Amino acid sequence: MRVLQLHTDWIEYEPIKKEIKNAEECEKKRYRLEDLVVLFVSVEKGDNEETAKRLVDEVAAFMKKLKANRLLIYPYAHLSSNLAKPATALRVLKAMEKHGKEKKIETYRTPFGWCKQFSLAIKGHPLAEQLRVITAEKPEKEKREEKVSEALKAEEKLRSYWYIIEPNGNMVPVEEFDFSKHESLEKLARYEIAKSRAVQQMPPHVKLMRKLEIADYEPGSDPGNFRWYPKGALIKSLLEQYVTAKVIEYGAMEVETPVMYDFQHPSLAKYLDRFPARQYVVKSEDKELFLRFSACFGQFLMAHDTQISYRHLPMKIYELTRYSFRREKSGELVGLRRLRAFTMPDCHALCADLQQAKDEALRRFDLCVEILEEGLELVKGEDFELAIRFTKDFYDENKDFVKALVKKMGKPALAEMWKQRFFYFVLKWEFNFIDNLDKASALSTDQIDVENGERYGIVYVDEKGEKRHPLILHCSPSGAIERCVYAMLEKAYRQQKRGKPPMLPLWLSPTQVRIVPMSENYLSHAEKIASEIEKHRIRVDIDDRALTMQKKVREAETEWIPYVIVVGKKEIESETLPVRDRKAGKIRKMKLKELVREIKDITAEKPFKPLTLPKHLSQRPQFYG
RNA sequence: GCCCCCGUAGCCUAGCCCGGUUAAGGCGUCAGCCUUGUAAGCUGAAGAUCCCGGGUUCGAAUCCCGGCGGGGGCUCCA
Repeated sequence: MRVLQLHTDWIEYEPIKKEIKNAEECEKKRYRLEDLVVLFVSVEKGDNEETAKRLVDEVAAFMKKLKANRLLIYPYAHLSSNLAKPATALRVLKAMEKHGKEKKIETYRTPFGWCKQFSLAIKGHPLAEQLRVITAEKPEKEKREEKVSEALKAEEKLRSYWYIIEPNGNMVPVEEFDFSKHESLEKLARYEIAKSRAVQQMPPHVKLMRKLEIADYEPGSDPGNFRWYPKGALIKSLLEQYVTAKVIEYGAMEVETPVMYDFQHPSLAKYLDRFPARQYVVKSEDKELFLRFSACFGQFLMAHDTQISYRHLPMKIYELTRYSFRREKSGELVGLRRLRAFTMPDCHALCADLQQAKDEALRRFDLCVEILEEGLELVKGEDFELAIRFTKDFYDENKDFVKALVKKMGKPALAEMWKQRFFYFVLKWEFNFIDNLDKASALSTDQIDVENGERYGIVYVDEKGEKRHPLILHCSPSGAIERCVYAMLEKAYRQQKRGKPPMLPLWLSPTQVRIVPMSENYLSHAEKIASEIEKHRIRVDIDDRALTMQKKVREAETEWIPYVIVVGKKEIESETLPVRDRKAGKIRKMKLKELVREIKDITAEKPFKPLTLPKHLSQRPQFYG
């Protein structure tokens, strides 16, 4: 039971609305009490009449000192995340009230189960505000001492120390940092450290992913396994091609490995013991298999069987995992932000030693920035922030490397330091996207792994002919592809809130140019223009439906189409076209050639896929809404 | 996993608290009219296992229990 105890001059409250079905009956009016102690009470699991009594005894003793004799018990769920069931809570609250009255205290209680409005005035003295926590276990103190040692050890290892590292390498404790010019970094820090959020709202991208016919829940599958509509499949596929091309350009060897692995395989069994509950399990004849949660297994098993010389290092292997599976707890799944089946580009680099690993990591850092900035059109320091996590030992010996990362970022970064190594890596960094609910989620990430080379028996032969285990870098240059879509949608929503038109990058827009004929009389002219544009590998479609031009323009706008061209009488007679430019927010008179040139310039060096929907809107089914 | 909230045509919503004729409206779809100059033209039609299962009741979209799905919070995040 958690209780906020406030000594007040007065409190006023008014029941507004029932929040639960079995709420108590009461009169909806304004109540006022003066000169009293208010107890905001969260009844937690395990609490009972006994706890209630003990708490009231404590409070009564305190009130005696204050010479107060009026008490209000106010059910208040927000103090705890481990609440008792409503029926139990009500019973406990009633017990408190009864016991208070028995102690000759003038005791009141506000109705349970209501959304109430209240205002109060707290007395100014030092004892006026107090928190009380009472648990059901009786021999509190003895128990605590004997049990804690195990847990304490783990906690000491996991205890995090938070800092901000500035581009010049300065490291300041997070509470001393001036965040005034670093709003999104502050959000990241607050999210990572305090995890305090109060918003009760669906994330904006969930609505958008459906409205734009990108992706949707698939009730016929397991939660977190999505269906992708044609437009979404196109976007996703383009992103996959783009990231893959970038990683190959960086020098990785693309491979493909199985999605399921044998629990009994010696290299895997030990590793998995640490994470028993989070995989999908597949039974096949006498075997039990788990679905991979990254490309690590397949690639490490492959590397185990590979003849590697120091000359080959750093050796880069890449796979676009479609899919990786993590059976995240159901309460964790949120739209495209966190899924149970997701597509993750995963690039490992086997490195001879720490120096090589650090050099390589810096190269990959650049790759990651490029993908987010040029590919997804996200802005460093605004849409995403750098977080670096490392052990104290690693930091002490490799300060220059950590500084180099922050310097590359060019913005202050959040740092988390552990006294001891608990995970298999000594350092990891991520780019965290901050969404409209101020939540952070990792996109690009890289880690320096010091354990798995040995665990998987991966060896290379060094200059002296001796066998050695490599260090392994684990990098997802973009993060999960689905999460990239989430980030772009959240960003678009943010743009809209700021009065700018929401858009996807041009190279990812399913329709890049839409032709709207004024009436069917101009359809053939529209066809001509469309096929001319199409020749240049630009996705174009034609709204040939029997609707008014205004309506068709409106729909093109709600579909976020970057360029819309209305074709009528004038366009047959003239060379210039009125191009409705979404980004510019105006109609630009352009020659067809100029428009094509502009689009080709903007989308240069990005992959292209033709439209995967019927070119004519009249031929197109509606997948959502 | 735990706590809270939600689930009504393809979509969005009303009705539910306080049980009672054919479950209401908008968007979309279909048919027809209109042939349009840059963000919603007009008329009509079709379209609902009221998430699923059980219970209470003469009677359940409505009340109760269980499940499934979604959202939020907590915890966790290789």
